[in-house]
Amino acid sequence: MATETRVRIAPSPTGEPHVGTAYVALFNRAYARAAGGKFILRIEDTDRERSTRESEEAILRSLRWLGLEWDEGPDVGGPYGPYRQSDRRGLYGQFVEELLGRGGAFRCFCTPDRIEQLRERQRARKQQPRYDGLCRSVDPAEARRRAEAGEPHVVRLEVPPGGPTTFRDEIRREAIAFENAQIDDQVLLKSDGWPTYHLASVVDDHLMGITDVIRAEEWISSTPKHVLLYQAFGWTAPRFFHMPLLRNSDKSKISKRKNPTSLEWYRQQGYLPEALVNFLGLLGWSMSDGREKFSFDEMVADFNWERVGTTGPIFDFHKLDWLNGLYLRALSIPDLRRRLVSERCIESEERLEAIAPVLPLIQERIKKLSEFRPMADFFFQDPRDYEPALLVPKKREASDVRQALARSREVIARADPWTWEKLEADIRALADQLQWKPGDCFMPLRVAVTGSTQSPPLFQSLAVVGREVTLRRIDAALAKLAP
RNA sequence: GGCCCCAUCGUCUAGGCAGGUCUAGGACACAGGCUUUUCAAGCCUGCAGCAGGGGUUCAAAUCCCCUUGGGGUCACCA
Repeated sequence: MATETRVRIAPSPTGEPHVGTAYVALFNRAYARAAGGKFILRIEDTDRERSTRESEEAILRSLRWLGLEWDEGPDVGGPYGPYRQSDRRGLYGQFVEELLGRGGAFRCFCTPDRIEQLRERQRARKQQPRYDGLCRSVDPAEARRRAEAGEPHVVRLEVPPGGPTTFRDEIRREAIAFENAQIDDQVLLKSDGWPTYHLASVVDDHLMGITDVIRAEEWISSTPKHVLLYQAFGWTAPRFFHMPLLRNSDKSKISKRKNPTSLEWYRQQGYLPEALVNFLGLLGWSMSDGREKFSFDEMVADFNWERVGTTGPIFDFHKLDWLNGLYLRALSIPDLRRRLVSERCIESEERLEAIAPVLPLIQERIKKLSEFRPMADFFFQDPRDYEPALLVPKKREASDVRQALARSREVIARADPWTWEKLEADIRALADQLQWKPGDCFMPLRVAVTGSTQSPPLFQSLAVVGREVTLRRIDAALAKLAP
């Protein structure tokens, strides 16, 4: 029996939950599900300066919001815990010792000052900044004594001299080779006693039985260091999959400065989680039948690494908005109401009750939940000061509009029954009398009641707004048109 | 700059690994039209691409090489 597929996502809790994390999580989870394996969430908080619990919680919350749940993780536990590296702190020491014993690493007593000067010299000579191997020559027993005497030091990877280090990238379906001379003696254990990412992730991936490492392309250049570690430990390395990097519109790696990257921002903007997941699935991947709207489960059913691409896709908001609109319009009204309330686009379902007849009309006019409030605002309060000129259709005189609007007011005051059909019929009849195009009669009313030339269908809106409020707003408009 | 990755319409992509059926298909965006009560939605039409050069071959978007372009990475951050 083949070993169970185990994949993981290993975010660092040092900031806002990143859209790139969700992207990589999506492919990890999709593959795990397709392979009948497990998807693990591990928190990589070995950077004691920058890691925060708030950030960790936000990451978990955002991934859950997207429905990208994990089988094992810091909050749900699992057989390979703990799943937070700070809780695994005690584990790494023995592996460092083992590495030291096997000659895969060495203690380095160089001061940060010396390292910095070294690098400056190298840069000045246009050489690659990298460790010069000075402490490799310190006798191991001597090094141990100095370390035990409390001398500050780090532990570095001892990159073997000469020869290449290679690994296969499963997305490119090709080997990638790096000359060892090209690889730096990476710090594995920091002077504060904490492991760096490189050590901790290799040790944890091994301990957690990770079979496939699916991560972003930016990790390719540090993969040989990881491969060297597996070799030094005598462990079998996992398979490596390097996903293309999400890009800003200028093709650079997606970044906060040029593009919104926080998953919380997407949520606040009113993107639906299933739409965002679908959109992410469209980047670097395609369904075998070309479908563009698909659920996570459908993606899993069709999942195949051969369909994952290598080109870094630009994060295209136009397409995301289009997809989101598709999902938004497909929502049932009860579902839409729930989401509007839960995403705080409206105070309560009761307030939505009042505008129930127009909710479907608004639904088909918004692409994001956040657009609901601006569009529906006029149902709840009188329009703010709009330009009086908006009341006057092209090729009409303000004075004529004023008269027409006054006549409309009379019609509306008398309309019976108070239904949108009756209102429409009456106003159309008025337009006929006036020998105006119906639209020219509608627009002043629209602006008077909604404060805008763009709104949900007029008569349904009037019916919901109510007679009293409609008349009040018409009066306000007439005042604006007064000579 | 060294190393590494990538390269089909403006954008996301299909096709490429198993060359011919590709005068390169779809979607978003954009433009025009239909519909129409504004705005949307919907429907129709249009615009637009194999980065360049060599090679292999009867035949190359597809395989190989070079160039160019873009990106990543060179931390006691991940």
